[in-house]
Amino acid sequence: MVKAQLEIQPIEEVQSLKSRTYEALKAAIGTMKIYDAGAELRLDERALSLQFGVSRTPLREALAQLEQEGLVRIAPRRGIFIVRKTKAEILEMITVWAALESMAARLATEVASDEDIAGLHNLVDTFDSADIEEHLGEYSDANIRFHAAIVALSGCKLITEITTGLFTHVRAIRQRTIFERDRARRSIVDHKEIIEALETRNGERAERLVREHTLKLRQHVEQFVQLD
Amino acid sequence: MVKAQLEIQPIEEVQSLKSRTYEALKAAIGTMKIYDAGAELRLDERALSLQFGVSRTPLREALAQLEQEGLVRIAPRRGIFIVRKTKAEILEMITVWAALESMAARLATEVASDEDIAGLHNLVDTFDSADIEEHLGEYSDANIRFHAAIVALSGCKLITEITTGLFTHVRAIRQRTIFERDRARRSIVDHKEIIEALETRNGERAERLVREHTLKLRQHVEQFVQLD
DNA sequence: CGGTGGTTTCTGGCATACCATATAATGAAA
DNA sequence: TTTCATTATATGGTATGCCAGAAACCACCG
Repeated sequence: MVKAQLEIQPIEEVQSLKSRTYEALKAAIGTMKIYDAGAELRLDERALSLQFGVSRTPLREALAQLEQEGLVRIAPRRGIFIVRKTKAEILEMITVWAALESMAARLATEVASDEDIAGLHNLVDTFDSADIEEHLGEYSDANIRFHAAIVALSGCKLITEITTGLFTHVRAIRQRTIFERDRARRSIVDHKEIIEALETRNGERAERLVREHTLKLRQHVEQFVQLD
Repeated sequence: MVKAQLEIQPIEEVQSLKSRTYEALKAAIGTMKIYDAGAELRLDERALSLQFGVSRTPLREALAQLEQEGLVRIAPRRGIFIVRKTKAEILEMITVWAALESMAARLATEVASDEDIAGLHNLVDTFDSADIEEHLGEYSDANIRFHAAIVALSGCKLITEITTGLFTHVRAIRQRTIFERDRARRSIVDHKEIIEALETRNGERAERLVREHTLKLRQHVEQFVQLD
């Protein structure tokens, strides 16, 4: 007997003010060019609570989480400050990223489907090295998504989580880091090699290529990017 | 002209109730055998605020941080629960650990001093494989310290930070994980090889050995440890 | 006896008021 | 004019009270 089925869908889950404030703050900090000179690094609790239209309590809970995550520093009775990462810390983040993404590549050769791996081509083949100079911005995006995709292919949620957390910090640097043309072009070559290693299920090689690729970035930042 | 030097030490820094509560809660959760059947996984805000002798506000901020760290889950109007990691999540943690510690080993071959590397012997040579059965407990400690030491030798604070965070979670599992005798003995062999690779500054080899060593642990947990 | 609807209670979410300390402003003395 | 002590103010820290939602309880009805 066929009954008219009532279409049930989950009630709109209204998140708590705390978590929404957390997200909003995180996004705001991420957008902000905190490495530009003269950027305001101090946050004012009361002002923020007015801006967000919430009381200080959920705001402070959100700030406590951001502090735990390392995005802000709360100085008792002094103020709340957006954390500016030092160059050394940025380099460490890239190092950790290298470690995690290379492991992810290894895992991907074991667990990812052929189709999913093939999907990586979309993020690379589009960019012909001939006209890449004109599309550096787009390439930067695709580059990021390429690496995020490898992490995702590993199926390891923890790696995804940690790299995402790092990305929040590194993104601000990227706004000041325009890739040199040669880097972009060589980057694509590296990516193609990585895809090939994944496709042939060569875990050792995929891991090594990804690690070396990211360590090149580290080298580049260490050598050419000026912070502090 | 030599002056009598006044020994300055930082004023007793009385931390905020929030951070002290955070530490206390973290320690309490760490000590608690949360994987024993029947362990109480629910936390009661008001009860805790009474126990700690603080109001709910700083307590809630501490809980927000622990939630961010993944140690507790806050279900709105439902309760606050200590997070019990699933076996899959434990395996992911070990995987991440493998990635980070192997990178740490590679870095250690580049930056650590000979003396520091030599110091690792203290954590291994003490345990003669002959009588290791009688000292499994001590060995377990030394084992942990050995791995922590390698991480420290890398000089990468971020790796140290992340692995420490993982350790908080993994420790509870260790209370239920008695190493099989063969594992302990083979573990020592591995450790000696790792030290040798570090001493000869063989980064590739050190990295590989550490990774394989930790992935053996992962394999073991996957195969023999029962959770959930 | 079982199920249903209403009511109470328990629990976390949030707002607000007050407190303590750090910093800025002020003014008096040198 | 400068310096230093005093006071005022700003800002984060904490306590408390009330609110809303969820779960437990209970009485009533079939």
